[in-house]
Amino acid sequence: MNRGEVQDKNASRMAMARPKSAGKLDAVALETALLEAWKKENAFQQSIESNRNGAPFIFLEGPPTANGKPGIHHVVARAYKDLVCRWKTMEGFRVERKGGWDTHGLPVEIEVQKRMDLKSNEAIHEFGMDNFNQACRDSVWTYESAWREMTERMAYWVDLDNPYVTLDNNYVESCWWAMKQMFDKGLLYRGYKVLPYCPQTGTSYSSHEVALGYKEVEEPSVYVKFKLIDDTASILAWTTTPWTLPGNVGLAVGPEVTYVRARVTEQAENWIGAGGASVGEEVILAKELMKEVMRHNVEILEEFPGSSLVGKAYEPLFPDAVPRGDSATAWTVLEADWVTTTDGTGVVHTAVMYGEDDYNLGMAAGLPAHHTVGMDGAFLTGTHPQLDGQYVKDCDQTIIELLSASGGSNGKGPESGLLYREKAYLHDYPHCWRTDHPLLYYAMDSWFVRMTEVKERLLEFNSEVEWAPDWVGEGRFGEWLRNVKDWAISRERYWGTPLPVWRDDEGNMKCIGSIAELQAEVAKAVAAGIKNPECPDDVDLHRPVVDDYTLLSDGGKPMQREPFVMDCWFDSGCAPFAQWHYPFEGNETFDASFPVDYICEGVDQTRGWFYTLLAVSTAVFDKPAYKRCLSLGLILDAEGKKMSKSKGNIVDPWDHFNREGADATRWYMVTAGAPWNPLKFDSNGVRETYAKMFLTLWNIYKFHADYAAIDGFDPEQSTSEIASRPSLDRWILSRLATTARNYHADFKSWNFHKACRDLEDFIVNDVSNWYVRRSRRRLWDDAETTDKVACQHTLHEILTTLCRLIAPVSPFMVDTIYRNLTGETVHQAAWPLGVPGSLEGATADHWDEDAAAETANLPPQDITLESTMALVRELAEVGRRIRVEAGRRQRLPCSQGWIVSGTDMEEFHDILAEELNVETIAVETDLDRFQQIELAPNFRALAPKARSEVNAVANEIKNAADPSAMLASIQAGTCEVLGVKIEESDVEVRRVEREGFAASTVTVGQGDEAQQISLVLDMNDTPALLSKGLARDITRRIQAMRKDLNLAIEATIDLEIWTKNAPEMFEQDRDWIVSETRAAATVFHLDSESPSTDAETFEVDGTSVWFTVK
RNA sequence: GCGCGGGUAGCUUAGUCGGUUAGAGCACCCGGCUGAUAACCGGGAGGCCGCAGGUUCAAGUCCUGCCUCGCGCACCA
Repeated sequence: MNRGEVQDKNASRMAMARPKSAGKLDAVALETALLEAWKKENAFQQSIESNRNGAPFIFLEGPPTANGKPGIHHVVARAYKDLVCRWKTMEGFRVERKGGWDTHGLPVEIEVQKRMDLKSNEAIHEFGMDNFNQACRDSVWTYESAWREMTERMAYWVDLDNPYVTLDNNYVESCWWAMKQMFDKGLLYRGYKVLPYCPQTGTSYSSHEVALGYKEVEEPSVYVKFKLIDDTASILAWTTTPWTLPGNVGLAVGPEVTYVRARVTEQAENWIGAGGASVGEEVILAKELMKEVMRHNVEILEEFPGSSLVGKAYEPLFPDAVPRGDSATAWTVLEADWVTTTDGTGVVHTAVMYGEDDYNLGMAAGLPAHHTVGMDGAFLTGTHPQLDGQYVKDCDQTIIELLSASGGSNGKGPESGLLYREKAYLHDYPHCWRTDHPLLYYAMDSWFVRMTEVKERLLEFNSEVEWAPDWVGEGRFGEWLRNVKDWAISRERYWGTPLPVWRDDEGNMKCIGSIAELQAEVAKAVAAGIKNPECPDDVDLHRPVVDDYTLLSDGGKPMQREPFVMDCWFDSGCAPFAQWHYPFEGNETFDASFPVDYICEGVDQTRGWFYTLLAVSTAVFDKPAYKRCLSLGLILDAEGKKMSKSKGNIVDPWDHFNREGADATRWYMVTAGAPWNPLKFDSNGVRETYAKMFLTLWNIYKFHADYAAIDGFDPEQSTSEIASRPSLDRWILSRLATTARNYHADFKSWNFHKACRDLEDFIVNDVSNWYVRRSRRRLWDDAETTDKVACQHTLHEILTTLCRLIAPVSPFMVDTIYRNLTGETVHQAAWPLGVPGSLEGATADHWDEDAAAETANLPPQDITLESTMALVRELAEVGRRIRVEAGRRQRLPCSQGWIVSGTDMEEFHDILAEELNVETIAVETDLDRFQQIELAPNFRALAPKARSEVNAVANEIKNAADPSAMLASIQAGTCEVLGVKIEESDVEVRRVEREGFAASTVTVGQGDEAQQISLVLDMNDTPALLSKGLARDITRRIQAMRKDLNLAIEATIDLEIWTKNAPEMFEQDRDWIVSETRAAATVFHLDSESPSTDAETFEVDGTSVWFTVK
């Protein structure tokens, strides 16, 4: 900012210190105008700059992918991110907020494949990997502008001009560096493992992706007979995946489990489905499961432990499918201690390549490891003529038929076939989270990060994180970590960070950690005579470019890159350092900002970003990645269903931005429930928030600003000692201080919803409905009275404090208000409760509490005054209730009201007289005149004394014939009920009005603070009262007319009034009507109807009135 | 199946350490009030506090089991 601008700013500040009057509220126009102003002023950067010397508070943005349209659920997460960052900024911290974009990965590829009609990996190769990846690179930004617009419109302040982008070469290079750290530590390894695999996308998934796609499905499960060689019997085994049967090479039994040999004794009735057995056929299965499995009547021939079955050989189901090789154990019974009898037959069909346990067992026992299914999910040629080339999930029926044929699929089974039974089976099965196809467990090459190795560190670091809510950290996330598996990090895909590992055919490997290293290695290879493309400084670190480099192993052999890209979750997990291109650049920045102070995302990121951040930081730095994590609940639609693209129930944030505005939308989100609870997004709730919270706030402001403008009020040109202001002012300021303190305390404990609900209640109830309503007339005075000035200062203080409290949550309207009242933006204002971030030596975690408190700026609290006012307000309500019951209209005054209360509220008698519409208020000290006593037992005190008699004792107290006498004896210490001595603390004295009075009694406060107050109203009429009452009714009607006619407040009118059956109207009351309604010329006609047909008319308590206003 | 979090009025929800008659808001009905307000105030109607059992003088609150919704984990044959 240059000197000229500074001067401009000062000039405008001077001009703006005197509020302009506020117009009618148009929230959307207000917000869009502010967006312009912010942009012009560079307000976001300025808000950070103004804290240049403040302690840093480090926020890390979880990068969204911009290849989908943003919905309201994204707004919620951004609202909470923004809220905390703004709040901390106001506390004096320097809160840098770098944006980020997640740009790699399967979702992008799928999108492009769909759009370009590339149905398979072959199609992609045909299209060209370079073309394909270019298309992905472009596709990533499809919705970037939509995201940007949403982000700006909702006023999420984040730097989108300098974001980190996971596809950037710098970013990728940092990821490579991280990979190499893990490689060097021995945490990265290549393995052949059974992984959930999707043949459609041609990729395997890590456990956190698999978790996204569990679906309940019904599939055919089959009981299959494995015909023993050298034995008449068959072993029964069960499987839910018939497609794995051709790959069967073993059977596993539990060595301790008891098995039986059973013989079918008669044919089964009512057989359903395929399969069966002949009389005399023998089967072997676990004894425990025999009843459940066998549909035939059988006799048990023999019982034996599983161990005695081990080693027995059986006929392969599909003899051609798997070559025996040199395996001695193929198609024999093996033992495995994990075999249970919870379902199936107690015998586990083992297909080495298609189950994790199977694979491990097969490797240990020396079974042949041979695929029967290709990477495309189809049976390999040679498996069986009827199966070859077919997609495995389509073959269930064919396999069932093959097995059922006489002699079975191998022709060596019993005449009844090799299928014993089929049974529909309902279970949860993992499906591809992108394509919805069932995943196949499939043995394949893959790269892993040895997370199991650092499990203890993960748990330790996790316990250091401040989680909100804590149970996500301890429970959900903790549980995940306790069961941590090695991270399958490679993907057989194209668009992602390439795995920077090169390997020769002997298995020698090199992991490349930077471009420089790559260049050096390429040069080395070229020197050894290996042809290589150029490797410039800006080499694109993507496929296929990096695939084309052939490096040289230490053994002098050519090495090719392992043809994988990395799980894109690894990319985002590298964000804390890769966003700075660490360690190639930004080392200082990184060192000063790691681990980060705050992250905030949806709870669905528990296994996603929350995990990968910690996983990477632990594996690479042996440090945690973040100190605080706010885990947000899911956003549901109005019906309680999860919002998702596929369901089409996503709410468009613009619906609300363009109607109620971003302020109301954000405030609604925060007040609707605890951040971690699921939020049922209710459009109606946003409207309600607008009407209640923001309209009210605006009108409070308008009330103040309009008169401040008329009077030329300038808070710096006059003073008003708080101590000398009227009690109403001291009360609202005390309430303000109390509310602000609670607000801040709730913020600190992440209870933003509580904070904001209470603040809203304060604004609507205390400020608008009481303070402003009671103060309206104070500002009508044209003279510069001390009372008016006090009120204006009070309003100024309330509003400026409220603006600062609300600003982090809903930043628009409060900035408009604050600017008009102070000439400055609220977004550089100090938090009313202190600015710890600006203190010497402060950090985001530690600061001098006392010093911070000294920077706080709140009026004094007066708790007694607050509770007295609560009584006064209660009495005003009681008065209305009494009138309703007595059928006396509010505008007809009562001559007297009596208050019966232990509290002195003398100073509020004026207010009360007006509220109650009584001529005089009297304090009645003789409580018994209107009231009688009732005694209520205090269970908490009584229970320990009276024990099981407590109810009997309580009843005696409650139903005492003469409560006053009992109270007297209690006070005298002589009261005993059913042998229990009753003391004052054992009872609660309640005062109830005596019957026959227009009176009511209420209890205010709770516990020890509780007290009863009563109000009695004199219902007798006098001519003076009737006159006054009528005058008020007439005035009110005329005022309504003025409003209908849209008259200016100062405008005068010509008034003519006719009355019939009216009580006498006193001079002073007629004058009152004239002055209240600003009537210049007034004519009263008593006891006559109006001749004018356009006169307004009404009736009240038998009196008819006509009037005209001109 | 295991874990976590819910289930309170038609809807959204508060309910502290177990304590007297379970509070609000929206919507609905009646009445009142109002020259800031799509506001406000009084009243009405609307509650098997998911179900069952237990502990207790006393349970929306604590314990057990079950039902149900959401989320997470997970197993395989």
